[in-house]
Amino acid sequence: MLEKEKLKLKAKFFRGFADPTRLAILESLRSGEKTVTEIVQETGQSQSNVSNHLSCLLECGLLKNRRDGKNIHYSIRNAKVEKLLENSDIVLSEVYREIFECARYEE
Amino acid sequence: MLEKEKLKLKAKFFRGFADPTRLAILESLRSGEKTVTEIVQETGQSQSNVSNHLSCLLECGLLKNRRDGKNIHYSIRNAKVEKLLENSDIVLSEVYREIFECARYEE
DNA sequence: TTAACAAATCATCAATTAATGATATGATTA
DNA sequence: TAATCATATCATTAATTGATGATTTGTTAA
Repeated sequence: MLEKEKLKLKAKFFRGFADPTRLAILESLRSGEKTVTEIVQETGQSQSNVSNHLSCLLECGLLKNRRDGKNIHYSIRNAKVEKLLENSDIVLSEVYREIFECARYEE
Repeated sequence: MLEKEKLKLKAKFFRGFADPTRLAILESLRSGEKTVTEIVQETGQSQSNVSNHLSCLLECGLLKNRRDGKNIHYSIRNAKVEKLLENSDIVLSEVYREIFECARYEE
């Protein structure tokens, strides 16, 4: 694979984390497996929006899921993804002010 | 700060990594400090585009810079940011196929 | 086998953002 | 101080994407 393609892929990977709703989902799942309904309640987002982002996170390999009757339970794929979230918290705590003041992105 | 605001901020943080050009810059700087001209050459992107993304990465605290005569040298802010890049490489290597096949994002 | 519940999919709309080309700023050297 | 080199900024354009509401699929229980 070309270097250029690798970079696109890596960007795609990070984009999984680069949205408030997806992060809310990931944060919500850091305390353990949850159903879609529970995630909808916790995040306060619409069902369809949560579902969209769940598909996204699932497809990109950050989450896994399992059916249990009518419910589908989602959880963080593995310890390495959790580790990455912890790790990014550490870096984020260092650059908090800069990010806060950065006017480049609004959302 | 509200939980919602924190998530927006965190998303903003990850967005720094969520673009191929910005990643190309970050990758290029993993081997050490470089001038804008050098980064332009390495990435093959236009000067203005590189400059825009450099400002972005700088503002968000992922890079630092210093002037040296006519040149401005950019480098990765600190070891923790480097560590995060390494860490994400590890996770990425695990979810490579999923991301590759994920049709949600095109770029 | 129908009703109710849980979740996914689809089309549409609005907003965001990356890239481009042109121009401006700042530093050095002739 | 004029010319050149290095970088930043600006306005515009095109493409991407997140949110919404409606609909569909799938599962269980009445």
